[in-house]
Amino acid sequence: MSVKLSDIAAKANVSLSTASWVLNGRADEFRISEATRKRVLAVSRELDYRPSFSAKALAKGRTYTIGFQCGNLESPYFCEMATLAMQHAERRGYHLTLQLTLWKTFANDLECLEALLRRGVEGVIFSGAALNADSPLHDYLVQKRFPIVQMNFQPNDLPWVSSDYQPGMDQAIEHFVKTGHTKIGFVKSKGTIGYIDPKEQAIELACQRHGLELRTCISSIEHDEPLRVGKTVAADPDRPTAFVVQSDQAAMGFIRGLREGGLDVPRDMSVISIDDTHLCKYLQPQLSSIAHDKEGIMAHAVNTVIAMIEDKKALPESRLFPTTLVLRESTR
Amino acid sequence: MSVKLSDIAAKANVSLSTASWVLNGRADEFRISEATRKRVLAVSRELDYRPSFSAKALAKGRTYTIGFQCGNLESPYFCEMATLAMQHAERRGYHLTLQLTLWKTFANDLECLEALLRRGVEGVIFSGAALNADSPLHDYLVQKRFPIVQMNFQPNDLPWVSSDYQPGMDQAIEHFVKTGHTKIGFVKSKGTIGYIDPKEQAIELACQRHGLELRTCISSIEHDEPLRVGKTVAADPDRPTAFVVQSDQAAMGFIRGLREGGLDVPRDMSVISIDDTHLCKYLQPQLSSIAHDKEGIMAHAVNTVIAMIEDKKALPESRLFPTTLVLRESTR
DNA sequence: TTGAAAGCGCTAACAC
DNA sequence: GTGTTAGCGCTTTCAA
Repeated sequence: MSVKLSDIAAKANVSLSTASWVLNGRADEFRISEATRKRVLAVSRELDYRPSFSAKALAKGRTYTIGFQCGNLESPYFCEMATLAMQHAERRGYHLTLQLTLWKTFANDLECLEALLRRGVEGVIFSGAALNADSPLHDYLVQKRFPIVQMNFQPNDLPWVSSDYQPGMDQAIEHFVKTGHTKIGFVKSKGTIGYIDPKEQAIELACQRHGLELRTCISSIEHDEPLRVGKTVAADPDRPTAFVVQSDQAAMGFIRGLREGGLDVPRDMSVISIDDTHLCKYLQPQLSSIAHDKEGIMAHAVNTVIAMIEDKKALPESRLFPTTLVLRESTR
Repeated sequence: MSVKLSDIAAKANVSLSTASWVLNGRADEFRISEATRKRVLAVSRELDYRPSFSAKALAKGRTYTIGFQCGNLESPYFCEMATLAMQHAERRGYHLTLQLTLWKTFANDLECLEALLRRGVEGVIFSGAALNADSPLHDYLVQKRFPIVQMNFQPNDLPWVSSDYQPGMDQAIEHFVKTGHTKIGFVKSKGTIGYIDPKEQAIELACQRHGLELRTCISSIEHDEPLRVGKTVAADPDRPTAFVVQSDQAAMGFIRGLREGGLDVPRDMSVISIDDTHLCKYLQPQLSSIAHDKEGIMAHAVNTVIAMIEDKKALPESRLFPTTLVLRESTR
């Protein structure tokens, strides 16, 4: 049905291999005459030839595809990360394929990873904590040295890249202290329950250093839950006067909740979010936020995965990228 | 290197085909004994077998992959659409692969489509206006009846799905009229220059019906451009008192610009955006917005593409889905 | 410089 | 019920 290499070869009067070399730009490597080269190219264009992806992939044993697994695209953080990952992958000749887990269960996360493997990805960038569970899949990956890098979570037997929340968090807490806050709150992600939350660790340490009281609330990222938490906080006369919130997205809901509870940000409550996505500048008030080195993280993640793909014995380097505080209007 | 079907067959003492049948769940179709079935399955699990995607794809001539091409993931609209498309595709046994164009040039858009084809997608859902250009690619697609559906743009020779902006826009303008506005503004997308913008057509018609004056400003979706437009509008004493903005994303910037220009929404200016993404509820003020039937559109798009894939002579039905106005706080 | 032929791993007729 | 075998379309070694 479709035009194939043999059609080109036949019509151009050359062998399959000649056609293949020409079309893969390896003509001079095989010292193919300019005349034949041109002829093959012309025929290919004339017949509107498009090589078969699967045939190529099978013959070369390569798909040049890497998977990016994350929760959803409602989170501007993931959107920005995914976009960066795509650009980096593209630049290196790979295609990035997205796999959304929609944050269901660990089992579902693993099932999503399986789906990625079944689709022939050569490596994966993975968000979530599912790979710490004792699953045969996890063992398979470590033992096969499958090219994978875990994001924002540090298992000890798989390579990872993560933000180092401490510097940004220290700056945040210092800012709170400087502006007279003594009771600090933290809205933590429900998704991190059951394992160590690096954001929580960072704020605990930072508060401890300043001898500050810390109150932790728990909320999922999405929808109305941060909003409810905001309302609850607003209703509490004994509430903290400054909050760090797990993500920009959650902060939007949280602030809305505070407002519905009659509180103004930053007048009655200072808020600092985490992620510093492009949304921050456009919200009212503009969000002060702890920024990741997104570019650095994704470049490293993609490069690490590709290094492992291209050299199976490459030793992946796990890395921490420092965060920094960006002050805007949601803090006074 | 990797475990393959023949390994399973050998270890389980069956032929390749038997192994293949069993592993593809077609055991009873071929009346394979329960004993062998179990044995094959056991061996497969024991060896941690994962079929090769490319081999399967080549042998079946199917990749079960459909492409989704759009501008970027900064736009919450595309994020929501892409997510819906993925879910629908998944449900039908297909995988959706995203291709971002980053809104560069028509030529680049087409190059992105080519990239998708090279990756073996069996169909494409396409955003953008590039396919109207006279390109050999366009001809190739129509003549080969390649399964593609164009989103939010209606070429006459390719199937499409789109929102019908008229009902939502009529409601918006009626609301403006009812609340005493006589001079209406529209922030139009720069991306639509050079072809007919259905959003613009809809607002023009709606204003005309009410004998209203319409002022159109042009802005790209992203970054600071809508903000600049907002500032400019705010500085104009002769400005409209109510605006419809091309998208939620642009509206965020636009409103910010108005505010920087000293205007309050909705006190000094009513704003209605288009898209009604989940952001609207969390902005301050909450955005009134013209809502797409996202679910309907994406279900139709995915189903149409799949229908065309599975039955090459299926006649794709192009459809318009009505929009509706959702009133929130950005209008008075 | 070009061509023949052996795979890549799996599916599905077809034969037994 | 199970096995044999001929592709799927391309790459690449090896020979000419």
